[in-house]
Amino acid sequence: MEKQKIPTRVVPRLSRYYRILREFDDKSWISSRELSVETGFTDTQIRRDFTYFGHFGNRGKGYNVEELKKSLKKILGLDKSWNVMLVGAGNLGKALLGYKGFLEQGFKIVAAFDEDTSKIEKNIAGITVYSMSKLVDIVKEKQIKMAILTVPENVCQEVAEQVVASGVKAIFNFAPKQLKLPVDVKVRHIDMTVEIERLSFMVSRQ
Amino acid sequence: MEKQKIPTRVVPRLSRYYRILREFDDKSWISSRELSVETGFTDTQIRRDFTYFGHFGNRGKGYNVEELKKSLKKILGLDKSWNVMLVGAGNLGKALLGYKGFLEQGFKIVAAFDEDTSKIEKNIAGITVYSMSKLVDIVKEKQIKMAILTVPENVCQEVAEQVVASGVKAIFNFAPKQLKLPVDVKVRHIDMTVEIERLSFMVSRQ
DNA sequence: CAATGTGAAGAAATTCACAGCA
DNA sequence: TGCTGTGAATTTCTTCACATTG
Repeated sequence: MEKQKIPTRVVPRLSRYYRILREFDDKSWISSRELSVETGFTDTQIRRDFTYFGHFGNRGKGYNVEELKKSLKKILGLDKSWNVMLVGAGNLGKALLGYKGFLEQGFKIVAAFDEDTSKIEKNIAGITVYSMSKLVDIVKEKQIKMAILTVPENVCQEVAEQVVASGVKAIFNFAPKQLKLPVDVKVRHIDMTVEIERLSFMVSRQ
Repeated sequence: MEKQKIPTRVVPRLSRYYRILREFDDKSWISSRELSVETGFTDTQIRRDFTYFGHFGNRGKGYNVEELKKSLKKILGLDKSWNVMLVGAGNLGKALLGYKGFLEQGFKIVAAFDEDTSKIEKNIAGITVYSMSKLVDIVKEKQIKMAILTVPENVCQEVAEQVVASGVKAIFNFAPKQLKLPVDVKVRHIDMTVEIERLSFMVSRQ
């Protein structure tokens, strides 16, 4: 059961269901139809998505909000908290240090790194900025398991390799560059240029 | 030809091809095989993607870098420049005002808006922050065609509606909330929480 | 030859249609 | 009856295999 292949697009939808459920504290039961209205996905798809992980529903009633929330939380790996580091304390990096959304889901940024000496040892949003040379030590010391990369494009491959060398196997990359890393390193890439260009494509075409 | 249905996943790939080509100024010709190495997509897929828009290649030679770049630029709607506004000059908003990647592709942020009076009439990265009440006038005056939304989740639907009421039909949303807008309004949504949760899922599972 | 371009096959994701259960 | 859960059908996307062309 743990090994079953999950269609890739299921996961972001789970994340969205989970968010909606957090807004539904007043209800005890919710049907796939109601979730459909909230999320814009079809009710069939929602039920299908759940079947990859088990049987969460009650026929005739729907899903118990609390239970479903707990199940999704577990599936998404949000039942434990993550120590995270941020590498690259530029504009975007600083903004993310202050972003509440991560912490709320258990992603705790415990250290930041930058090579600019003027930033080092300073605090941003309560998080200390360290020199890159301390990366390995601090990863170990603070048990860091995930890295957010907000470094310039021209150094991101190199920085990613340093991160991987420190033992971190999960990278959240904001640089507009595809990383080439060992297959066991998990990477998510937010590429703002790609996204704005998709928008531009949509508008230009219609 | 203009009306042919384009598979949704083709577009972000085009954007990636386009970026790679910009790094290949020294070469005059590039093959789908070479593009494949750079992008990680298969050569077949790359050729297939291009066929949706015409015949760009030369058998035996590959693609002319300059021509292909120009074609992709046109397809993605980057051959003209876009006047863009940013709504919500918080941490993330400020970071995006200073982001060079948008301007390079012709997305010019010409105004920012915020309801916090302490920010109004100030300059951030050379861009003036206006009161929300001026939105409609400035959209008209500056011919704004796209909006970047970096407002808190609890107001983003409302703000998005204001934006749409001003006549803007392209929205780039960073708030962790699905917008419900008329179908003719094009929306792209960057949802950082969804992305970090995908990462957490990947790591938790493997 | 060295590459593109593309029908046809195959795989993946979604939706239909309905059986099954509280 | 109201809803879930799921085989089967369908649609969408990707890859294979190869004909085609400079």
